[in-house]
Amino acid sequence: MKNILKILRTEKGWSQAALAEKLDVSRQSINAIETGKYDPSLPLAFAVARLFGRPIEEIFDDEVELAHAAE
Amino acid sequence: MKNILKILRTEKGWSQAALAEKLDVSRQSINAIETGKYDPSLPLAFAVARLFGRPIEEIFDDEVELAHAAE
DNA sequence: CTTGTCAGTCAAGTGTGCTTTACATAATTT
DNA sequence: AAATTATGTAAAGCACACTTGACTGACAAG
Repeated sequence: MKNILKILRTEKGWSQAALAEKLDVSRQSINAIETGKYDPSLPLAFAVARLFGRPIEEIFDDEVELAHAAE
Repeated sequence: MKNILKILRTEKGWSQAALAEKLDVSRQSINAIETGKYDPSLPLAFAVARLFGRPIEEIFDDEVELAHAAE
């Protein structure tokens, strides 16, 4: 799942560590989410949305990857 | 996390099994989410929101339980 | 009374979200 | 050169999201 977390974070001038602290998770979790290693849990997605004042759907993008559908 | 999945589902006249099939998960997963045993993953929450045509925030409620804050 | 459907639950197993600790690299800064 | 800050990554472990299979009780319909 894609997301614009890195953009929102750097707009605020926050480091990954600073954002992690605000969200009460580890810095590695923020890094993993930004680099697409895994998706956040629903409660963490809510916390992110609340922090940035935007709906979840604006921050995370669930568009299905049409893997090899274009053949 | 609270949710109105059961309400939305029964409005449509669907059984848990029917909803599970539409969402491509097991019936037990739907039951566990409705009965509050655990929260769905973010991708599943997106699928639910898409299916019912509502934003995630309208279906799932992240309000913090103020456990013993009322003392 | 039997059959079927629905909702709830349990057990055991797999995969992943998140943790802590640790190391590496690059860009400052002193 | 040394120290600091930010990012990326890795391994080991715990908790939870989700699975299959099975069982129960409530309710309807034959």
